[in-house]
Amino acid sequence: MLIGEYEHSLDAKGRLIMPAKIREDIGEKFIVTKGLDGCLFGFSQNEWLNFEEKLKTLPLTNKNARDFVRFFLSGATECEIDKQGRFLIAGNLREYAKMEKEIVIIGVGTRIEIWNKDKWKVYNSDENISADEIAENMTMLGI
Amino acid sequence: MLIGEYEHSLDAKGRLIMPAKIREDIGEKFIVTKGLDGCLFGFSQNEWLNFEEKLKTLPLTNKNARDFVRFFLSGATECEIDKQGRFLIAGNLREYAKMEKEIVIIGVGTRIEIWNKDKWKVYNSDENISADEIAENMTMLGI
DNA sequence: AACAAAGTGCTTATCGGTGAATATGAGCAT
DNA sequence: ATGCTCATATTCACCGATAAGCACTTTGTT
Repeated sequence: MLIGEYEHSLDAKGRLIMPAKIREDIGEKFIVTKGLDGCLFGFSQNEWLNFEEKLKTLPLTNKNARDFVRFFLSGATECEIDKQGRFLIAGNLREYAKMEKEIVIIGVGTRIEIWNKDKWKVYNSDENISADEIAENMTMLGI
Repeated sequence: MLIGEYEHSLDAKGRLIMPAKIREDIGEKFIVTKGLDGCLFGFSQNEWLNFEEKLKTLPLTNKNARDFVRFFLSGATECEIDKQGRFLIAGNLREYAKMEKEIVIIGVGTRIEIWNKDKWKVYNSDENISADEIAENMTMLGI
């Protein structure tokens, strides 16, 4: 189970340290693709297969579904962690997620998310997410 | 059953003594997450697994669900109690809960809560109406 | 062929986490 | 009250993870 929040920085070539605590779980090779809310998603190989399976079940007759599938599959790249614990994020993905220098990586159960630090802060600010809303959502979601 | 109120202090590296009376109940390894009202929650591994199972079932396509999962999982860290009875609180959680030096740990039945001492005092002096709501929500979570 | 751009790999310095040793204090028994 | 034991507080030293800089390789372009 991937959990936690980690701050790191891109080097001049667009490489990023994979937090030590996540490295074992996600594996040496993993998949990075465009994510929702302006971040990138990262899946271990197993979780990626799961995810692909889910995408396959979507009805291709539905335009929304086709768009959804294209979005995730076209953005996907395989990444490999080097001897120093870093991996390269493809140029188009860096651009999509507005990656500059300061990056936040979070673990979200079955995947990781890679955020521009400023965007992550804004996303987490009180106007967007408050603990009270979270508490309300808990009931709405029927948990 | 976790009960009681204990005052302790963070050391220079952000470590905290786990009160002796709680240590047996919560186990050597446990989970700390962002809590409500500016405190941190601590769960034994069993309690946490329950919670994880429920989070896994939430749909990726629903924004509320994403927010909710991100809040709890990105805010979660596994902590281990060392030979001297201390555990490290992750930097982002210390920041979230405004941890400085003086800390209060309370037992709340199935979880512990970790408070900045000053905030705990303020919280206790207020008649805090939302406490009932929170309690209700937590019940529905089955935590 | 020469060059630029992108990717890969190495080296060093620094910082945070970890463990050990010691000090302080509270509670208990004699 | 005195001394003992256990829990907590404080300090220091070490080690591994990360940041940053630089050099080399590969690829593609002119």
